[in-house]
Order: sequence, then C-alpha cells, then structure tokens
Amino acid sequence: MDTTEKKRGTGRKKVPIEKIESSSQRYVTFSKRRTGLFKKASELCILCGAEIAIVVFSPREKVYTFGNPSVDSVVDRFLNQHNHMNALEHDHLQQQKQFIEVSKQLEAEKKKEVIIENLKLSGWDAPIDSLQLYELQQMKQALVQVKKKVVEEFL
Amino acid sequence: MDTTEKKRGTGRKKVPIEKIESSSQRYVTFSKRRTGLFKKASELCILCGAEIAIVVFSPREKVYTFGNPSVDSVVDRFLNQHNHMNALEHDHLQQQKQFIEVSKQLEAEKKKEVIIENLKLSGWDAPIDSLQLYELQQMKQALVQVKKKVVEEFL
DNA sequence: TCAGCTATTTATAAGAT
DNA sequence: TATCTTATAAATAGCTG
Repeated sequence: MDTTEKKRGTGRKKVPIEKIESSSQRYVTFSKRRTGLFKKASELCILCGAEIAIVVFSPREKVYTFGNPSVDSVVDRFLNQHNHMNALEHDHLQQQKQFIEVSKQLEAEKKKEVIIENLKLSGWDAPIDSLQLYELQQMKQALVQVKKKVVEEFL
Repeated sequence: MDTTEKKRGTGRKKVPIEKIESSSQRYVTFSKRRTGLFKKASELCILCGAEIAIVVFSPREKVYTFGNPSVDSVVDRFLNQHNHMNALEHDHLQQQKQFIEVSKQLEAEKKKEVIIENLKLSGWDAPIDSLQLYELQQMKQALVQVKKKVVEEFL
C-alpha cells in the first residue's frame, strides 16, 4: 500500500467552455463526454421512466445515437404529437386519401367491365356488316341474355 | 465568516440506479437531471463542435427538447444520411407504387367505360323483347356506328 | 413545484501506459 | 488512439423556504 511515491501534480483542471482547438484533444474529450452524456441519459430513463432519443454528430461527421425505448419510436412520437407534421407525413396522408379515392373508382369501373365481357361472349365481336336476318335474331337472343345478366348483376 | 453553526447532516447520498417509486421525488429528480443532461449536451457542442438533438418525454408525458443547431436539422440529417429508411418512408414508397399501379388500371378501365356510354346512346337501353325486324335493323345501324366509334377510339 | 444550500458522489482533464 | 489512474471540477440528493 504505502507507495510513498504517489504521482503528484496530476488531476483534473478547470476547462473553459469554448471550442477545443487541438483536434486530437478535441476528439478525446468528445469521446469521454459522449460516453458520459449517454450514461446520464440512461440513468434518467431508469430513475424516472423517461423516454429519450439522442442523436449526436461528432466533429468527424460520424453519428452516434442513444434511444429508450428506441430513437425511432421517440422521434416518431415527437414528430406526431408535436403536431409537427413534417412534409413526409403530410405527403403520406395525402397519398392515402388519393389512394382510397382511386380504389373506389376502380372497383366501380370493374363492375362495368363485366358488361363488356358479356357482350363479347355473346358474339358482339362478329363483323356487323355481314349480319343477316338470322344473325340479327341470334344477336337479339344474345342481347336478351346479356341484358338479363347485366340487370341481375348491377341494377 | 466563521458562523460555527453550519448546517450539518445534509448532503448528497448515493442513489441506486433503479426506478424512483415516490412520484414527487421522481419528478424532482427528473427536473434536476434533465437540466444537467441538457447542460452536458450544450458543453459537448461547444467544446467539440458536435451537432446534437435530444428529445425527452417526461414521466408525465410532457416533451422537452435540446437541439444544436436545431432538433429538426439533426433529426433530418440522421433520417436521411443514415440511409435509415424508417418505417414511414418505407410505407410512403409502397403506397406510391400501389398508387401508380392502380392509376394505370383505372385509366384502362375508363376507356372501356366509353364503350358502355356509346351503347347506351345508341338505344341499347330499349326493351329487347319488343324488338321487331325494323327495330333490329335500326339497332344494327346503331351498332355499326358504335363499333365504328369504338374501333376509331380504341383499336 | 421550484430555487438555494451543503455534503457527497460522479464525471472527467491530465498524464501515464 | 483507447484505457487506466488520480486529483479535482461538477453534478446532484436531501433539506429548507
């Protein structure tokens, strides 16, 4: 124990809160203090049940994050509740509305398409100029069937 | 100076890092530590030139933020650069694809609807059972017209 | 709930490894 | 550059008003 030669003269010194000019020293400080910051955040979460998201860009442009329960959940909650409605979400809702509208139209149109199909099945595709009385009568029968189907299905 | 009656027995005690049960005590701690956290963040920004965003939801659901240069700028930078493609953006793209798909279908369907309209204009709506030869011939003419229109327009 | 006041616990600047 | 050590600067728990 008694190593009389304890190292002397070292120890923390007061540091002014201003930009650290030495880049190596700056990075050491960044690393230490980032660790401390995240630890404090973690303690605050545990002690008080808080939800916290932290995003840090280092002086070297690297990104570090802390999140409880997760960065995303906290950020989303912030963007929403804060009524902050960013452009992305706004577009998103607009598109949802448009999508629903268009889907409804499409459904309506598809019913109509069945009519076309029935007409084709009934021989509507035949060259009309060559129709004779007999064919006209056949066509009448076909139309009767088509109309019946259509009436049953849509009217 | 020498006020011999200094207050005794007070002072910090070690606190275990676990949820504080007393809600009043919890809030006091939250308030103090949140202030400390934001101060640390501020110092880190100044000392090291970092960019930081912090979002905190208190146990009472209130939101507090710290941002340098601003919460928004840091969060945006995070969401974008991190290639993080969050759920929101993902949904957004999915919906865009669906929307384009459905829009194409709708356009196709609308062309077909014109056929229906032409049929109606040509007297297709008349009661078919009462059609006589004359009417059948009229109808033939109508169909010729319809077919011509349809061919011109769609084929 | 929030602001001061200590007595302590923590965080951390320097230096060494 | 990352960690460990040590002395000191800071943060903060428990009180009081």
